[in-house]
Amino acid sequence: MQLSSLEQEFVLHFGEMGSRWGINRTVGQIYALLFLSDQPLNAEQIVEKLGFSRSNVSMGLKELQAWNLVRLKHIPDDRRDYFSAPDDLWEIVRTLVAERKKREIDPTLTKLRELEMQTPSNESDVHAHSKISDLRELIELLTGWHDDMNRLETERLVQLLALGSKLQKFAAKAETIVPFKRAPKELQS
Amino acid sequence: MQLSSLEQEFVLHFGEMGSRWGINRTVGQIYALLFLSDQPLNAEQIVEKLGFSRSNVSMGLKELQAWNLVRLKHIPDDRRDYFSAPDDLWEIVRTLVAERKKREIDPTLTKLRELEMQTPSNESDVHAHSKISDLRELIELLTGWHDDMNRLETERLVQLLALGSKLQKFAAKAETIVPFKRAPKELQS
DNA sequence: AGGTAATTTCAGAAATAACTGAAATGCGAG
DNA sequence: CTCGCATTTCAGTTATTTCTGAAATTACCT
Repeated sequence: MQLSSLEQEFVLHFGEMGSRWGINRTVGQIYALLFLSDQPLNAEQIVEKLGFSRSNVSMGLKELQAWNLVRLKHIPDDRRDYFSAPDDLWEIVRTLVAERKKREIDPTLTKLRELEMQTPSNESDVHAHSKISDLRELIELLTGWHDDMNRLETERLVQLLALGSKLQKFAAKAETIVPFKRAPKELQS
Repeated sequence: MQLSSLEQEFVLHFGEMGSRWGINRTVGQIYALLFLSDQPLNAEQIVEKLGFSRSNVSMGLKELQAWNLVRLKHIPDDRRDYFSAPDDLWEIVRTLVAERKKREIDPTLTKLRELEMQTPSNESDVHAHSKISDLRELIELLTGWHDDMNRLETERLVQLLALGSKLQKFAAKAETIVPFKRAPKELQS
């Protein structure tokens, strides 16, 4: 590892954090390295810097590609593959969110809808049905919101986020102008 | 497992999904069961329904308590512990988000700030520094937004989410009233 | 075609994480 | 304090995931 202590600490930290997510340590470290790096890196360079086996790096890069988190680049007269993280941080965030949604939320939504089709077979199924239905509605609200936000340009999105809860005043106003069919009704404990 | 097929499918699905998160299969299944259940359940009942060992259930419940995802209840003249998931789905979502933030984001923020303190030791550290700084800023924006949203009552929050990107119009307006550093005027429309 | 460098695959090894039963601890009632 | 039940802890086992080196594949060059 010929990394400065700054780089090394960053890389190790994201290795750790990665393993708290579904992502494994190796993949986290590779991504952290690519994120910091000024230029694209090839697999051999990653092996040198991180000390993993060549095949492990290959698998890690494959996984990052499956997540759409890296860009493949080429350098003239060099047939090795070079990889880089997108320069735009927001693009990374968008991709992360979109991919997690695809892997974790969408299949759940499908399953919930499927379960809602089933006829309740007993008393407690009736209750279960209604919980499932509430959950589906909530997820739909959230994913709908995500799709909305995703359509915005980054600048506008940042603007909205920065305003934060200040928006609630406008929301109240908007309600009176363009009344909205209300989404899920909440159960109180 | 004396569960209806509806309940069983739901529980198994969340076991699977749980393992894509940091949460393990057992914990996911226990939570799914509590979520569906009309009444609080004690550990022995969970053992019967899911077929895990008593100690595994105990550990799972402990973990759910550490995540603040379950409520401990008691029934008169019964000294066993009964557990339930909050009835209010939004409370569950808020808890999930808050706990993940606490475990995954906050330590990262601390680490990033710490790394920003270090003096760059070479050329590439200068570049690394600026990437780290960008990342820190972005995370601060997002967590700040999260804190804002968290302060809102559920009804308001749902309202805002339902409006989605429609809010951008109001954001532009808000800009003119309470000008914000970040927002160049060419973004208004 | 043959040669070579880059990358991928994959079976087994190593490392982690999950799960269990048995023993220990906690806790209220008598 | 002792008994009896509920819960937790923990050492050992089992299951899962990650990682490796060797072999296979791909792609490009002459």
